[in-house]
Amino acid sequence: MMESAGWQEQLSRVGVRLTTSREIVANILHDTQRHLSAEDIFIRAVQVNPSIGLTTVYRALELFTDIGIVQKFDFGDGKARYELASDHHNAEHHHHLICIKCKKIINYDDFVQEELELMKKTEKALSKKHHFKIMHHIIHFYGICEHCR
Amino acid sequence: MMESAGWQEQLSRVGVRLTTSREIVANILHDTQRHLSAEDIFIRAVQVNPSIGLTTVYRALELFTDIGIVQKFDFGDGKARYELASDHHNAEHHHHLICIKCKKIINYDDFVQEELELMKKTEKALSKKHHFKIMHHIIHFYGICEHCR
DNA sequence: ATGAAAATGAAACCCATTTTCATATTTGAA
DNA sequence: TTCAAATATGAAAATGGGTTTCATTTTCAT
Repeated sequence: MMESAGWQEQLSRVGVRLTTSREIVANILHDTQRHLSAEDIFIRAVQVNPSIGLTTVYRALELFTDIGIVQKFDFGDGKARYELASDHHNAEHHHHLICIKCKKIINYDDFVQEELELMKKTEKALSKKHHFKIMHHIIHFYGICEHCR
Repeated sequence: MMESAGWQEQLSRVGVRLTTSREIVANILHDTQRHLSAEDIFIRAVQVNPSIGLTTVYRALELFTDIGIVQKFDFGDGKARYELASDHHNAEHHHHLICIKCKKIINYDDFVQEELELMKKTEKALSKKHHFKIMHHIIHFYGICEHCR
C-alpha cells in the first residue's frame, strides 16, 4: 500500500519521533475501512510486531488524535473507535449510521455536499458567536437495522 | 417548574412503575439546562432523598434512554451525559459545541431549521438505502473555546 | 389488604483506559 | 562515532465509569 504518506511529516513537524510502533498503527488505520477499537488495532499490530504493547497502541492513538490525523469516536458500546481523519490520506468524508441494538456501524456519504455547505455555514456562525475555533464535527444517526427489527 | 408532565404516561404505557426515584431523576433532568453526568444527577438526587443509590440513578437513566425520553451523550471526557430528548417537554432541539481542551459544552440552535430539513431528507434516504429505522441523530462540533486558545 | 412482580441499595465486580516505573531507543551535540 | 539527555516502550498495577448480584423493600392489580 504505497502511501501512509503525510503522517511522518506531521509527526516531525510537531516534534515527535517517528517510531516503528507508530508506523504500524498508522498503517493499520490506513489499510482498513472498518471502525477499529484500540484492542482491534493491538491485535493486528501484534501480527506485525509481537513485542508491541497495548499501552503503546493507546499512546499512539492518543497522539494521532491530538495531532488531528486520527479521529476518535464513541458509538455507545463502551469502547472507543478510531479512524483516519477524513481530510487525510485516502479517507473520504463520511458519517455513521449506528444500530442501537447490535451496534453495527455503517458509513454513509449521501448528501455530504449539501451537508458540508450547511456545516461550513454553521461553523462560521458558531465560530463568530461563541468565539470557538472549530476543528471538526461529527454526525451520527441512531436507529435499528434491518436485521434487528 | 410545573410539569415534568409526559414521562409518567410514557412509563405506564411501557408497563413500568412510577417510582419516586424515577420521579426525582426526571425532575432533575427537567429542571436543568446543563449536561449532567450520572454522578451529577446522583448528587442532586441525594439532596432530595438521601437514601437513593447511584445504581438506581444509572438504572433510571438507562430506562429513560431506552424509552426515548432521555438522550445519552458522550462528549469524550470519559463519562456519559444525559439530557431530556429534544422532542419532549420543554427541551428545544439543539446541538453541541465542545471544547476539546476544557471540555466545556455549549448548546446551539442556529440553523436548526435548515439542519432539520437536511436531516429529514438524509434520514429518508438512509432509511431506504440501508433499511434502517432511524430514531434520532446527533451533531457535535469540536473545537477550542475562547478561553483555551 | 396482600402477594407476585418489579424496583432498590450496597457491595462486589467488570473492563477499557491510564498511570507508574524501570528499561530501551532515538537524537543531536561534541 | 560516542554519549548523554530526551523521548518512547512494555508490563504490571491502578483508576474509574458503569454493571451485576442478591437480599430486601416497594408497588399495584386484585
